[in-house]
Amino acid sequence: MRIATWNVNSLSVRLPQVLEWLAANPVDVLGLQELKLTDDKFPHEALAEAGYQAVAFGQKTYNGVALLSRTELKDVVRANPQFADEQSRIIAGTVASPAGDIRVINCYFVNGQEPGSDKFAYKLRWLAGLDAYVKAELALHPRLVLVGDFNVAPEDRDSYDPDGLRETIHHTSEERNAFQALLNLGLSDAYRMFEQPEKSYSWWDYRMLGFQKNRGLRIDHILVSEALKGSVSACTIDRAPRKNKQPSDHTPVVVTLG
DNA sequence: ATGGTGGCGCGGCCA
Repeated sequence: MRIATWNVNSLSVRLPQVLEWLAANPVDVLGLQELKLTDDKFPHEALAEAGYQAVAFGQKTYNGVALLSRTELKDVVRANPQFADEQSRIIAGTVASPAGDIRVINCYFVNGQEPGSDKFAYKLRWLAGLDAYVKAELALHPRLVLVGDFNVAPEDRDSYDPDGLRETIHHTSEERNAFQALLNLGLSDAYRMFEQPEKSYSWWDYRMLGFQKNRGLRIDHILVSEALKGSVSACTIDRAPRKNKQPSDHTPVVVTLG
């Protein structure tokens, strides 16, 4: 069972790249973020032809998330029932696996712009709401995976310039504490369960040759619950799509269970 | 501190 996450920064623009990536990487489940389209424009047919059914929680211009799956998604929930939010950022569903059902929560975390801003305050409120939601979901679904664009670089090694960017957005103590609070619920950062190359990132700014200079951040994550931890056999970042023409600024992360 | 690049949608906003 393979589960992946990818912030595509407009599904309309990136659909051909998503289809190409899925053809080469036929994961069982893929969480997408930043669709930037409404549900009536969601490309169900093209994805079905590729072997994926999808559930979407879209929004015009900004945000929007979806779960793609090779098998049926059950008990789909859009948004965080515990946090009133005008922005479409969370979709959850359950997929069957040989060892039992797995609950997948796919999130596009708030960016937060800048510490001290209104958007940063929203980010912290949103993070607290997510914490409460994940805690409740874990009680119902011990076999749980939390994927998405977290917009948090959890540790210094997850940033190309941890000292220069200390306490700036993605790097603040508040954001890192919120990430740690998720781990304290009993979740593990699948990527850090394995030895990984140094300077591994999942996002690079479009500007200033960010990717070419590997000036990136590891802000896209896959967290697995205690009950699933023992079955995780690999977790990788696939940098290849970042080299495409017209790439997303993010690249996929993939976890293998079993 | 500013500006740099990209998407949306056609003037800024958001990342």
